[in-house]
Amino acid sequence: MAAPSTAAAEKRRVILDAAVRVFARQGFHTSRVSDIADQAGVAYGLVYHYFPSKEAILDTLFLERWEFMLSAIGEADAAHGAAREKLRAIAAFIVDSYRHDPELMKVIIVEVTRAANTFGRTHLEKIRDAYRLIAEIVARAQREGAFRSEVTPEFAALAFYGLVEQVLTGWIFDSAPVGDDQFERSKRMIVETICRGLEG
Amino acid sequence: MAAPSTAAAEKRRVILDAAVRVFARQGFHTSRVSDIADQAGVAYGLVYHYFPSKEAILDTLFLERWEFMLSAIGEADAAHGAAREKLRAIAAFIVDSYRHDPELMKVIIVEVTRAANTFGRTHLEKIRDAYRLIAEIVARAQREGAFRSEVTPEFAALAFYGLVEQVLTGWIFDSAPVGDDQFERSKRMIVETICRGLEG
Amino acid sequence: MAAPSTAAAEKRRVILDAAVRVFARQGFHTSRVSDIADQAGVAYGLVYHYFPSKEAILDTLFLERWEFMLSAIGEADAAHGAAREKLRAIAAFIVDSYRHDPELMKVIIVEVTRAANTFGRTHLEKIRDAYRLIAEIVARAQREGAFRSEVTPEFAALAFYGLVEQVLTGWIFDSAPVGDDQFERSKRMIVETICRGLEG
Amino acid sequence: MAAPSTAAAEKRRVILDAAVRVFARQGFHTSRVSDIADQAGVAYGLVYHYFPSKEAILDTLFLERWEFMLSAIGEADAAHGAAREKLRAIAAFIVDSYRHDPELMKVIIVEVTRAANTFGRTHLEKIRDAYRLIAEIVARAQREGAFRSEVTPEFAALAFYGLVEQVLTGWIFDSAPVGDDQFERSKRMIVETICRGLEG
DNA sequence: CATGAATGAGACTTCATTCAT
DNA sequence: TATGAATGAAGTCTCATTCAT
Repeated sequence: MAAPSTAAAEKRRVILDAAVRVFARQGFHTSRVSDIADQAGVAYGLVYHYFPSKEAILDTLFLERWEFMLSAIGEADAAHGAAREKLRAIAAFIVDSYRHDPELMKVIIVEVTRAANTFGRTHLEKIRDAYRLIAEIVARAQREGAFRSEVTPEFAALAFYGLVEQVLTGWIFDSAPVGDDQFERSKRMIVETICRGLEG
Repeated sequence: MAAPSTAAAEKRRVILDAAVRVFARQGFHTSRVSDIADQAGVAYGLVYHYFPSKEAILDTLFLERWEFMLSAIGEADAAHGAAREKLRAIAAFIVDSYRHDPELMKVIIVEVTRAANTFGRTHLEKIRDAYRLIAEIVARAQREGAFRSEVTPEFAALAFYGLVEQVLTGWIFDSAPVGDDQFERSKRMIVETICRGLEG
Repeated sequence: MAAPSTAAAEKRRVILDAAVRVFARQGFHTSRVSDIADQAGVAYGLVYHYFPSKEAILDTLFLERWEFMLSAIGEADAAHGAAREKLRAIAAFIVDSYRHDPELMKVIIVEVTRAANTFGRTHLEKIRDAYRLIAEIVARAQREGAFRSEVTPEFAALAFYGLVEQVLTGWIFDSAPVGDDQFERSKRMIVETICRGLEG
Repeated sequence: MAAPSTAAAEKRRVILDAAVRVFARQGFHTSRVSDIADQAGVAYGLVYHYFPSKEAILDTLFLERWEFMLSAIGEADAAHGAAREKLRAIAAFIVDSYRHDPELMKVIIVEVTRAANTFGRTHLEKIRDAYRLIAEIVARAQREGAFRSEVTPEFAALAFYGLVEQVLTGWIFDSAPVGDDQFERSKRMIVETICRGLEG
């Protein structure tokens, strides 16, 4: 297949971007394809020229973003020595992702999880990939003695990702906008809480 | 109006119970009211005799259960002295809730908690009530010196609830059934991770 | 068939009366049987104990009232000598009927006409009976020279009844309540207009 | 937005026209949207492509036609000198409207005019506009001495419109078709009755 | 007579998807 | 590519009527 022309690729992007706004505002199920077309400023049928279905748009959004995150996790793993630093870099990446495009993250977190229940389980494996990478970081840290072994790596990954997601969920459902300082404090606190615990 | 007769109240419960199974299996949006009626073994219209809408059924399920959880948190707070024990009791309650009726918990978590923005803001306040109760437990523990103060109580509540929810989410989307020992180990590990951290 | 007991007959009346209020307020099609039962203060199913269907209630209301009107027309015919007086008595009867129970007249006029279109033509014959009685009055007056013969009796009946109905319709759709003097003036003006015309 | 293309506008008209036939045959409440679609020979959903609801179709039919009638009344007023001629022209217009499309007039009269309370008050004002125009014609004739002043203009308008509507209603519910001569005779008799009265 | 739970056919409306232009 | 008219399956909710008590 030839590479799509730039113009075509851009139209596709415009539609994806519009879908993010619409899904974030109304939720996937309540969003109509016509809402996406309107938001994108393109004709109704054009959406179907670029995507086979409404669900495929959500899939694309998720997969694009998740691949990006998986490589970010990989890079965080490679770039830092200490496990704590690695986790900090991952948390920072996700928080900054939210800061950069909160609507996209809202869609990824809120809509995909529900979709995983409603539709197929396609994305579950991808999500587990992220868990596995994090768990591996923890496992290595345990072998090196940096982390203790009472908590299994898999469980640690749950705790880490669960906290990050919960922080984002809080922002997502908050009515008030989030200040820049909160983003930075949150990054620090995520790592602090996960690594040292409440009893410290 | 007098209290509903036992027979009527039972029918209502049959419908609620059927809704749990159906919502858990298909997701709220993909569930048809007729599916619920079929599952309950009642006529279509009877569902609307007891509930004004499909959404009202989900609301009822959530509110019933969440009210129950709020009192469980209150009891856990009252029954134990150490914050760690309180958190353990709460974690145990939620895990046991899942053990007792995983489908109900699946519906609560996947269809309501994680989708609170789609519905009115009504449930959001209820959800925040739980966070507040947990945060208060942490705050008191901090004042008493049992917990350190680097992590804010609100953040600690996020971390605790986030971990518990993530554990349940993992089970929800697992293909393999969860063994009894896993439930017990998880209760322990949740508290261990939250209180002592990965670095221990 | 034995005469219904007084108590039963009264319940039936209560339901009929409630139906008048409800039909007048909401229109026949928009009225639910439960609305009638509520308004009557009786249980849902009791309506079906006294009437075989919702439509039968409307039928009963119409027939009761229309029989009454037919005899009133007959009496007016018998009681007066001059055709003008007869018409005056009929107009007075209808206007007073409205004064006495405007909601009932609203139902008779507005809902029955539409029902005649939607459902069967059962009532059309009854309505024509009234026309015929009026036409006969006119015909006799023409033979006696009191009325001129350029206008056919049938057409005269249309004009007379059309005007009376239009006056009532005006009141029905008016937002403002109608004063007693308006009733009396209308009676006079109806006869004046029909008998002498606009050119006088 | 540009004016709708001819093809689209035609489809819209096909649907409106089909709705007239269906509403006339079955009455508004008993007509299903699918009946309209079938009659129009279009797919179910296309009806909703052009109209937001079933009621909106009826509204459109009424407003289109009533606007037309209001201008016809205005023209009749302008074109003739004598009030009698003006009323004759108006009666002729309405009778000819019926002759030209009896089903449309049936819908306007039976489903809208006589049921104006069921719908919002929107149409009521439009209907009153017609009354007002006719009343003005009468008022002017009274000032000029052509009509006597015993009957108020408003009442005269009621009488005139009431007679016309009653004539049409008679035809609407007649089983026998109406002959051309009846239309002409009716036009004459309407004016004769209204202007000169029964006593003449 | 009286109650109101139970039934289920039906109607409106929505909207993903297709297709002719 | 691009448009938006056209399609029709599907789903929610209503409500007249029945029936067991």
